[in-house]
Amino acid sequence: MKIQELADKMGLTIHAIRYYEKEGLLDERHVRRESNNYRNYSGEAVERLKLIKKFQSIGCSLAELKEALRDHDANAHTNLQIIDWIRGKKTEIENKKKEYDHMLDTLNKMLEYRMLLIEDPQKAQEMLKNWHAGTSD
Amino acid sequence: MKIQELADKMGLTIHAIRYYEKEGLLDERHVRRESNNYRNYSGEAVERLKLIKKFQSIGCSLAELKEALRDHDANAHTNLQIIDWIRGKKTEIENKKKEYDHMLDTLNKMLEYRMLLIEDPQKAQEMLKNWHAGTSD
DNA sequence: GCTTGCCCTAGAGTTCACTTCATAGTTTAT
DNA sequence: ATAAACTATGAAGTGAACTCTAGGGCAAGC
Repeated sequence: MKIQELADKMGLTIHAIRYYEKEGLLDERHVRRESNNYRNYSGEAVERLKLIKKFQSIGCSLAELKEALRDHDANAHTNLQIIDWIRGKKTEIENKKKEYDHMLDTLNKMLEYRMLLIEDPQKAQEMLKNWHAGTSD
Repeated sequence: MKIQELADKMGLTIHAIRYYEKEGLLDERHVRRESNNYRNYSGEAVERLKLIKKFQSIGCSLAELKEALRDHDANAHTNLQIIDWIRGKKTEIENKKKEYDHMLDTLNKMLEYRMLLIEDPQKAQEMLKNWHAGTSD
């Protein structure tokens, strides 16, 4: 399979695929060269890219991915280690979610203030005093 | 107030403050030059940077911030327009949270599979068949 | 008057995951 | 034979929000 065909099949650009190779995410099991130097991809390449996409979908950087794939290839981890890793990843993402929750809290307070400003400007003033540093004004 | 003093007070680097100025987030109300060309910051600069931090804390890019501050300075929006803007921002952040929720779903499935692999490898195999494409192996 | 420690500018470097570009060789169709 | 369509390489560009560097000018203490 040539590069454009693989790209179409996987919904990637040929540039991205070459980039993954350059970054060491693909090796000779996935891609070899024809006599004209064109890349020729095996069926394993498709599976590899699926795996790459899955890791990306759970918030892995390519650097992490590279490590994870290396360990995957080497069968380097026990099931329990993998469970730990998954839990760590979950915590990481839950923390990012918490940041967004904090943003939402702030936005909700801003909204509350703005709504109050319509209904009861005096109470809104009081709210400002308690909270300090309004969003605007 | 000189730049380092302001930086310490605000928990920013002097580079960041100069960067904000270059990006047009600070103007002559906030910073002027002494005869030796050193920047001299007013009390308004502190308030300005607080405002900048607040906008950043609700997920605003500097570009958005610049626009928001310009409008804020010009008193360009009604309360209702601001309410709309806040609601838009909330939706934006809620959508980002949903992406993380999707990641967590995936991670939870991976975890479930890995736990089952300990308790009942056969059931785990079935799970793989239904889901297709395990995390490793 | 010398060192230390601020301050200035302009510009390059950082990170990430690509994309885009320039240049060139290969294959396929007409 | 030639043009269109594919492939290759290496390097530069993208965006965001800074950080860091180089090369210099002021300021304060001894």
